[in-house]
Amino acid sequence: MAAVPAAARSDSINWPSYPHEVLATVLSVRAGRLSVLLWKRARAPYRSRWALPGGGVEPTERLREAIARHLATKVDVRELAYIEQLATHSAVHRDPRARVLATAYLGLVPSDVHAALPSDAAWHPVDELPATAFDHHFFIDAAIARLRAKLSYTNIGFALAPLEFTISELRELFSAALGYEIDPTNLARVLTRRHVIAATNRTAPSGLAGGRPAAMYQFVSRELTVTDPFAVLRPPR
Amino acid sequence: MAAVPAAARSDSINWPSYPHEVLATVLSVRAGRLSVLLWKRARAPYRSRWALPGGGVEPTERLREAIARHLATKVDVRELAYIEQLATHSAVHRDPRARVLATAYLGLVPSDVHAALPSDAAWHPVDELPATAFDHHFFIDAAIARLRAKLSYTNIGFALAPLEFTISELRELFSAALGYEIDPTNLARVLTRRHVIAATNRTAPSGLAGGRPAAMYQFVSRELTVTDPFAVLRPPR
DNA sequence: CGAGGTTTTCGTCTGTTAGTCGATAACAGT
DNA sequence: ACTGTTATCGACTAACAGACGAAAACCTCG
Repeated sequence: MAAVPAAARSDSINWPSYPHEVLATVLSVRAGRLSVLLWKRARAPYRSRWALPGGGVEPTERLREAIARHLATKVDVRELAYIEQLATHSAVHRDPRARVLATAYLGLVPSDVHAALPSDAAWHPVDELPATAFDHHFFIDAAIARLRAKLSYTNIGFALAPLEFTISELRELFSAALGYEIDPTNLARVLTRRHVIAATNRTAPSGLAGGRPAAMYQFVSRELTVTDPFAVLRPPR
Repeated sequence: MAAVPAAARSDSINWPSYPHEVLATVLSVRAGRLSVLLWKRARAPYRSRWALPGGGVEPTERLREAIARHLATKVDVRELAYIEQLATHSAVHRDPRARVLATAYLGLVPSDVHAALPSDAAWHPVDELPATAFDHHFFIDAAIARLRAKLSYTNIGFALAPLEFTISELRELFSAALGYEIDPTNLARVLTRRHVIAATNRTAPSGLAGGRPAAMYQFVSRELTVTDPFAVLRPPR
């Protein structure tokens, strides 16, 4: 990385500086339940409490690069299907040791990715969260809320689902993520009409107890796209 | 503010520190056009370019307090009807002098608030923006996008409109903010059904050229509320 | 190979929401 | 009163979503 010339650097910015940390709220549906990836702290403060993975920011890396680095080393998750910045918290005593600003990211892992986790990391269902360290539960709440909202008006489901899936599997994923049951018929119809998912011409291997084999679907795009909201506020077509 | 005991502070956080600045993207409809409040830089770098108001963060204040302080001093806007955090940028050379992290906020000012501005600040219509300093135009783009999205599925319009208004006035505000024309009949009907706005029993003074006097409306709530998105993904009622 | 069980998918009905547009209401001025 | 003007209402149409029963496509077992 090219260093900034010292002449330019030594100029006129005399604002206070703060250590800055990045945190990752990684969500995924594990065993049919929406879960968050937590890491057990080995040292004080909050020793042996569960915390979001993360850490400091090196002088030459951006926040997003920093969170990718921490996720790759501390916790073995390299295959995030989606990541976006969530929020930056600045409460003065959020870390009892010193003032640290924290920027959290929301990451999503497909339900069929089962990377090996280190022994001090584990998935925790969000409806049975243990006590967490620092202010991390605020980030977790915000991440869940944002995921649920975006499931409704974007195609963000692609980051929770395998590349190919049946409507039943998708229904389970959505129900787990949203926290309530939804109807598989309507789910397929609505997401198809919105061009969010499309049927492949393949069919799932027939299940254990027989039954009609399910058609396989895939997400049309794996980039985040937003469906038009309500119509009054939509430009004429 | 109670100081952290030195013993606790001198511990184990050896991450790099960075100056942190807060920036405000204040939007409002001025003279029928969506505009952003900019401040003309007096010093290098980007001397005499337009920039978002903002500045450093004091050791005992949170980011939101810092941006409020900067807005109150640098630029005379104390009556933001709404403010929310937008994003944190971290490009290494976004400031040529040194690495500075920046957290931007989105602020909204009602169209009937006409606070006096200092001579080095001005409203700029967003469709005729001048060249801006640093990476500020990224924040402006993000602010506009977020406002437009939230106009569709929240009641955030309360922060752009006067306390009481006619449907025509509201239609002009929405059209200016969204960038396209909308139908006043539908606007009234949809926002009323969603319980976002409600008619008062007052009526506007009749206009210059005659015509039926318009009914006055107000926003039901001036706290941000989100309307339910699409129905498949909505819990049963 | 056919009957019964299981799972998925299709089709239809109904209610809600939104876009369009013409008709009507309520004013000012002449 | 008549006209011009602005605002509001009402009716029609289209699109979308929730519900649910019927049909399709597979299995296993007798």
